[in-house]
Amino acid sequence: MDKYNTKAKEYIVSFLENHKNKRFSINEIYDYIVGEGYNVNPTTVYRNINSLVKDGVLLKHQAADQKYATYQYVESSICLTHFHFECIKCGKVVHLGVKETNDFLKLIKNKLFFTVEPQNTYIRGLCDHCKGVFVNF
Amino acid sequence: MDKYNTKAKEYIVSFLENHKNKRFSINEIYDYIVGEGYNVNPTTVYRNINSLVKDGVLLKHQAADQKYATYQYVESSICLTHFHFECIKCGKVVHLGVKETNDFLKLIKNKLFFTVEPQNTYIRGLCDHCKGVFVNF
DNA sequence: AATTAATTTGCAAACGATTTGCAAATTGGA
DNA sequence: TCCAATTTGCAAATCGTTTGCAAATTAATT
Repeated sequence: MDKYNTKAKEYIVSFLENHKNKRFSINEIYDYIVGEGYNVNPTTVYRNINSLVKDGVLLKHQAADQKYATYQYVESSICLTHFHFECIKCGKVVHLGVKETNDFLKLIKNKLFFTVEPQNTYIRGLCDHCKGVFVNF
Repeated sequence: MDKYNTKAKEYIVSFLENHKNKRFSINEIYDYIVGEGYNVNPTTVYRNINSLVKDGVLLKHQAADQKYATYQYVESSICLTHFHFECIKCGKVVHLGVKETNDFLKLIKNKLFFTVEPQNTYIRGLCDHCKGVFVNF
């Protein structure tokens, strides 16, 4: 965990905290901070983000079709118990119920020699909002 | 689709075809080809891989914790109908049955405004082999 | 409020995976 | 065999990200 509180870190965390379940690139985060009137250096954003990822505050995500990483705020501990929906366009995540998750695990229990990690399992598709916007890539 | 058949492409495709459900970095593929005695240039590997990805022959994968992309052979058309298991360590993929997939979709149908894409949906965990090998990253 | 050590920042340069430009080599059809 | 289209090799460029280091900031202690 970082030792000192700094403006840069406050901006980063509060921005991503207020946009849970969405992913942002370093540039988007940088632009936001500068847009707020605080003149931060990109390197500082990189360094803070990296330490927040290491601390488990942020999740790093890297899509195969984009050349830069994106980051999002996560509270992960509860997620051990259930699957997730994830919009492949905007990254929105919806947590599935524990009951449905377990029902599904029962369905396939004797099918496979796999130790399933629900926190890493994403049912993927398009959310309501992105359904209309999506363009194939 | 590429127009001409070349040694480089043959090596790449046959290698990945013979190791379905595993992912390899450009370097690993390059090393394999050179190891076979064919002296290819890394750039040529990059170019061929890219065109194979564009053609849909290979799938590009980029993990957040590694700085280079990996690639694997896929036959995807059938995959529209079912979910998948994916080992988060070695990338091994197992195709789930259409029946179980549909049963699960029924379970959650009235839960969410989501258009699910089974071909993009991976139940994640550790396969039998990696269960013992895994180290957290 | 001044002192101090630890941490963070800015800047420029380095890094490293991937891409690009171009001339030479290879491919496959005529 | 000839030729146009495509692919290759090489070196250089690109671009997101990291690093080194001196200067600035933080927060605890007087």
